[in-house]
Amino acid sequence: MKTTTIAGLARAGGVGVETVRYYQRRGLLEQPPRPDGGGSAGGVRRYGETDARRLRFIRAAQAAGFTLEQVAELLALDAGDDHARARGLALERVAALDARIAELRTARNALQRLAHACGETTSGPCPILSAFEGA
Amino acid sequence: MKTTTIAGLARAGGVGVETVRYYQRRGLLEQPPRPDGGGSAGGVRRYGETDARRLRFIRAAQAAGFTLEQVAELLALDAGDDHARARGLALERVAALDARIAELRTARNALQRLAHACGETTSGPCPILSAFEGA
DNA sequence: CTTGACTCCGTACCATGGTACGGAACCCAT
DNA sequence: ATGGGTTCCGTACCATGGTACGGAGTCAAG
Repeated sequence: MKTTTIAGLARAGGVGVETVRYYQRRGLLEQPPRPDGGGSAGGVRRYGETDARRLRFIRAAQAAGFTLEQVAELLALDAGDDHARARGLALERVAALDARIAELRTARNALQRLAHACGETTSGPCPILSAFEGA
Repeated sequence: MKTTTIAGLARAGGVGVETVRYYQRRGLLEQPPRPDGGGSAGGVRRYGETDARRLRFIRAAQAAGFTLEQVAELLALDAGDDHARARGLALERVAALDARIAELRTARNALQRLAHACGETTSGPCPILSAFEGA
């Protein structure tokens, strides 16, 4: 099942090797054991689909505005069954996202108005500051 | 016209005094001259509505996803008449915002599904990772 | 059985956007 | 004119999320 090395995992997740290692240090991804048991020197760690899924999740949660610390909590929660806590976090974030989306839409429209205004006139200043006045 | 001190300006902009000073260091806000001219010691700087407008703009642009470095460029542009550049920056950011808004909406829906799923069942694990699968 | 690419690991460094600290000067009220 | 709250300024520190470095070990191909 564990077929690829850290570089493959990183590629699959669209991140760099160093980022994977950083997530491991943060406890977001686990380090599979190195092969060849008792000796002092070990081999190369191998990763599988479970690790890839986890990495994809981290990126998705991050894109949803969770901090890495919150992602860690979500991952811990995933194993357990504290539905109330999971639900709370999710709803909290839905509300935050709704607010953020509204904010970005306002900004987006202000910028579009600005771009339009800049296209109309060919001389004189572009009222950049004013474009945000009502935002 | 310059009626308030740095604390008043900060309050008007919803930021701390230290943040105003930070913006000044970054060149985003200007430092009005200290009163009483030639001497080695100066008085207290005073700020007016122009400064407050500028500060509000900085916060709005930041909320729109511009970095402070980009905000600096926008402020520089506001005085001049490089319409093409201003228009370019604005449109670029509109596109980025559209992409980001779509991303946040996807995440929002995934989270809402998750919250709903967690509310339905009262035992067993909440499939947190899976909730983001298709996201 | 060597060579070159990749891995492992600790530690250091980076960018962004602030926030805190401390001493001197200042201003206003009592 | 003395005290308390601001201001001014430089410098240091902080959190977040990485990114880079260097040396030793490992692995697969030729």
